[in-house]
Amino acid sequence: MTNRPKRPLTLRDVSEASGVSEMTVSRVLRGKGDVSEATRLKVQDAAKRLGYVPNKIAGALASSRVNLVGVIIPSLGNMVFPEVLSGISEMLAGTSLQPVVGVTDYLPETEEKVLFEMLSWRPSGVIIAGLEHSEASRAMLAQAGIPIVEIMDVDGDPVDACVGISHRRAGRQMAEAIIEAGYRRIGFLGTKMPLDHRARKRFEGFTRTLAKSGIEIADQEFYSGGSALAKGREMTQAILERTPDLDFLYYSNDMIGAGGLLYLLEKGVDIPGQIGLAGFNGVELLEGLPRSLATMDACRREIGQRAARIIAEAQGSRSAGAQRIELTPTLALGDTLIRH
Amino acid sequence: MTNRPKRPLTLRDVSEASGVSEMTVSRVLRGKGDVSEATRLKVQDAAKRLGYVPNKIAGALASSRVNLVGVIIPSLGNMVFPEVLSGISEMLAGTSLQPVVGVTDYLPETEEKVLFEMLSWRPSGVIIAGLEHSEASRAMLAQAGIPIVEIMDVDGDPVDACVGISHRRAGRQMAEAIIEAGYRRIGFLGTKMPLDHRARKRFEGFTRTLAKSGIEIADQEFYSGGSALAKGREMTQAILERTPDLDFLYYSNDMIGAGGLLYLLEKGVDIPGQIGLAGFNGVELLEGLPRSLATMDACRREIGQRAARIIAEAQGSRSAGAQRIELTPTLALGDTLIRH
DNA sequence: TTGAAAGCGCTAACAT
DNA sequence: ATGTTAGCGCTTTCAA
Repeated sequence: MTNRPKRPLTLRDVSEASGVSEMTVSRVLRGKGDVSEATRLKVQDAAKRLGYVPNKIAGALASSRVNLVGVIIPSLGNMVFPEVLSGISEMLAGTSLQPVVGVTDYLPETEEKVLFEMLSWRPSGVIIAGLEHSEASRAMLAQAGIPIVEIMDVDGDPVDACVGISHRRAGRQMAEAIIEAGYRRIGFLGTKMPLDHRARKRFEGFTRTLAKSGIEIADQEFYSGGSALAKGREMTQAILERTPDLDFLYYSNDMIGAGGLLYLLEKGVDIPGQIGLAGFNGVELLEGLPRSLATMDACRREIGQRAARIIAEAQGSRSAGAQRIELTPTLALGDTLIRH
Repeated sequence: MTNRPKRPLTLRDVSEASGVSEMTVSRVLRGKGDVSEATRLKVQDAAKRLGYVPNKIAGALASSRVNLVGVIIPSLGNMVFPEVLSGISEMLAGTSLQPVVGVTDYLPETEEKVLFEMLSWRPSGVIIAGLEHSEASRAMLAQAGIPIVEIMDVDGDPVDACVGISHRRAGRQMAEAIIEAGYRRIGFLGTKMPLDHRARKRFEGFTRTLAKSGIEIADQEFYSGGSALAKGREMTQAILERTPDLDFLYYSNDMIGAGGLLYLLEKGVDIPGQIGLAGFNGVELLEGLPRSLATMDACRREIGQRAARIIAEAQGSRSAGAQRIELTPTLALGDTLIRH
């Protein structure tokens, strides 16, 4: 094993160690240009022996090519974005592109900072959650001169391309299913997050559709922080104590829905006879519950894949071609949303 | 709003637009050096008007300072690493450092690639999960000349610093608690992951401790892939059909433990009278379960914080000073591990 | 197939 | 307080 070097190795070190010019060493290490087998071996040997790691900073500056894709998401704390991420990595795996993740915590100012930071590394593209951004963020995205894909949502004006589902439509569809199943006294349980625009849009689509049938939300309950499963329990208890005659509970995500389900089952409530339930997201977790919760999948992995593909295909261009891809979530009625 | 530029803006553009030298523009934008209030305003105004985003690539090359911390973890798919990450971001938030995440999928070759890729960006430090790495990875870490913190585990030889818990000890403690509670026919349920060294160490610590009391694992069951909650159910059913007289089930993670718990409760099994249960991790999810599962927290967030702090404090040095920080997980007996 | 020169966009170090 | 000069470590371009 070689000693700890006092400074990082450079191409020049490899050049000297192998007796080959820097330029040719560079060619070998990048696998570009014609290099004789003999020199290739000399160089590779020297590089490996020294433990040379190329300096991408210098490479990127010289070539003005950065094989990074900025991915900006609100959170890693629920299963939804990690799944989007794995769709992205999966699709990018075949290319020379690498995802770099930034998290905004649903805060526009943080998003602005993270975006600025990302763009200052001159990535080859940006994938960013949502269509709602601050003025400054939109300006940065528009000016960046690289392909931009806004994901998760299609209800709005993308800067460039977008891939997602319509959350308004998702809310509408769920409302239709609930009405059709005969439920009438409907409660809504969600997060206290004015900045979660997708949850808001689902809620809007939901209530508007109910309104068309002359139904108003009978009660609502919101939470923030804490274990979603536990919160689901608490909220369910609270809303039912306040409004005992509810016959349906629509949860803004599966996790709180699962908490509610567990709570009601313990209480011996007849589900879906007495009370029907539905969540949102189609998380894998649900498969292990005593009953399968009605839900609607958000096409998370596919969104990641499509977004990544768009970026990969737009390589070199200055935009993603303003594509707009709307995916169709499928409604799963499970065991908790059945005609009664 | 300005038009889409044909090429990214440079310092020079700001310099020309503001009538101030590039150097002074650079000073203003970095907030370094003495600049008069008047010029500062001129420059900031010009930069904002143009929508200038500095080029960190060039800056990093010139200053040989990269405010990035590479974070290499096996997965984002369970709650454990996201929590470590948020500990890291939290701690780094006050500094100029930014985490950049790479995921290995528990594969040593992938780890090697991700690490190489990270190091080629010359980060200011690396936080990497686990103490087991390929020869090549260890060599890269050792040669990198930057602070390295290996996290999660302390049972082994760190390259530089490490922060984590002893998984062997965790396994031992759980075994002791189980024995002390009077359980004797013990089954183990885990992941089919030879490369998850921490799970392996817990298992070793567990079985050895049982052995000292003359107890052998009565049966075991392993899974891979799929919904952990659902797998927990299936495995529990399988192991109990095969070995009905088990009086304790030790799960390698809380998620499968939760699945097992739900399954057994449905079956009407007396817990913890007839069968005791325990998991591992202390995930927040557990708070919403009908009974709280015995578990042991892995100090995830704190590990992230401490690791990040070590990197932050070692800024500029060539190593993290070979610190070795062992955190102490606390055992939570919950409702499923009680003397009987 | 290989090499030499120029320069990517910024900042350190040194003027002024 | 501000400007000038010389690189950072690579890759592009052009020559041999």
